[in-house]
Amino acid sequence: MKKYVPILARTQLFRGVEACQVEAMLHCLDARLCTYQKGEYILRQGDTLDDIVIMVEGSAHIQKDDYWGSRSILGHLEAGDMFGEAYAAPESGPLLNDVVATDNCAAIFFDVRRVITTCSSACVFHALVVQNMFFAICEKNKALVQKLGHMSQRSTKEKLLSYLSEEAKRQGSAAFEIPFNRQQLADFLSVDRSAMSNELCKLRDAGIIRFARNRFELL
Amino acid sequence: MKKYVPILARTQLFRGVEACQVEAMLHCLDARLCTYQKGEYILRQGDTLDDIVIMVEGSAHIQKDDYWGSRSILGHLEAGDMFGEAYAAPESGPLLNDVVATDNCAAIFFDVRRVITTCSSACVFHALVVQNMFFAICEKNKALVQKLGHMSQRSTKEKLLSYLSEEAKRQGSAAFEIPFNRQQLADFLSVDRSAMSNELCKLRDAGIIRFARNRFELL
DNA sequence: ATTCCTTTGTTGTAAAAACAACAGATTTAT
DNA sequence: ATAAATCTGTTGTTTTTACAACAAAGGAAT
Repeated sequence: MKKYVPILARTQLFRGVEACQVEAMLHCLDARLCTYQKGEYILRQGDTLDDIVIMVEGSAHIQKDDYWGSRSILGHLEAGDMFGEAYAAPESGPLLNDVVATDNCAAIFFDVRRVITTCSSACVFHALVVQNMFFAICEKNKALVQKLGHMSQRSTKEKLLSYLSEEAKRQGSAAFEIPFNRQQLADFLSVDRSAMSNELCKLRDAGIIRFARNRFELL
Repeated sequence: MKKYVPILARTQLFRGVEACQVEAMLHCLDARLCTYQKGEYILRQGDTLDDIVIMVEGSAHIQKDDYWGSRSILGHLEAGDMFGEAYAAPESGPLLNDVVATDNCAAIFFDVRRVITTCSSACVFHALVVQNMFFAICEKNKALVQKLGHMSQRSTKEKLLSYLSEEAKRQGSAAFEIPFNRQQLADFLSVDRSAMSNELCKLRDAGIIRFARNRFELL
């Protein structure tokens, strides 16, 4: 666990907390390290969650499969990202999605009650962590609204452009990589893969985008 | 403003705070009452917001219009509902949506910094309000994920059933009212109104639902 | 290097949704 | 009460998407 302290110290949750302080807080927050093989389920729809999870290695998808086997991908997590904040409230009910490892990966679980309840004395930085968590949820909220913005586009082409241009903006460059292959991107945008692939090529032929594999560029 | 104190006391933000205490906190939170005519903009996309807004009368839609005039409705607010929590974080950027009065309505604005910063002495309940706000954002987060669940359905019929069954569950009854007319429901689900109307009638003819105006029943 | 498996692009067909136009019902305004 | 405006359902047409099947390209494993 110790080796992940530098990564934790750079996360949103521990912003402003020195690495040595993070290490000191681990016990106080009941931190537990878990590792997963690619494809393994980290969390399952319907589970109840009393922890906040921070990915410290590898990556994962937040997704849901319906009865007919069609999948929808809600989001993507990589090292440094947090999951489960929204279930911090008591009686927040079971998870609405699965979290599945897309690589071999490692995650640290923190007891949510210990995170949001400032402890008696030791952790001087605890109040800061509570505030960071608060702001993290605000940001996730905005990210969800943006995803809804993509999903509310009426055509596949518009969905693609909406997503790709936001991603370019987010990554601060017209050339960027996305954490999805074609099928995953289709599941993320809730469209058909082949139709989407078709639209991507039309956009390329129209000189609007360039791409190779999961690397895209807006022109 | 005083007349809305009982309503405020029943909101999520002031849960656990007595009405008389709420009244005492109004000044401390820099509460301001604003009223709007039906159709008026309460907030505009691109605005920066340093307040948390609680609707105390009437109702409003959170929505966005694109350049081609097509509208997408993100959500609905009525008396007691809160808006703007997600912009509580500093540097959270401009609003992504408009908020538009769908009735004559009244809203109270609270200075967000005063809400999330517990003040020196007077307000013994302030810490409770901070926690309530935290949980409110968690809940909104879950609501957004559920909306994404509806939007990620591939067909209009599935979107309708996903939304209607969640609404039935949320309202705790197979018979319930929705805060949208047909055009608004279509804008909420990002589908075409006439096609949706058609699907609704097919569902009715198949004996799956009943409806009249904005009153629905699942069979 | 060869084989196997995965990913991506391409095409044709079937199904669904968007669009447009309109009639009847209901509500609102005068 | 009447007229005007809005809302809802219905239909036919056009456009788009989903689906299915397959070939080509790229990577991984042996």
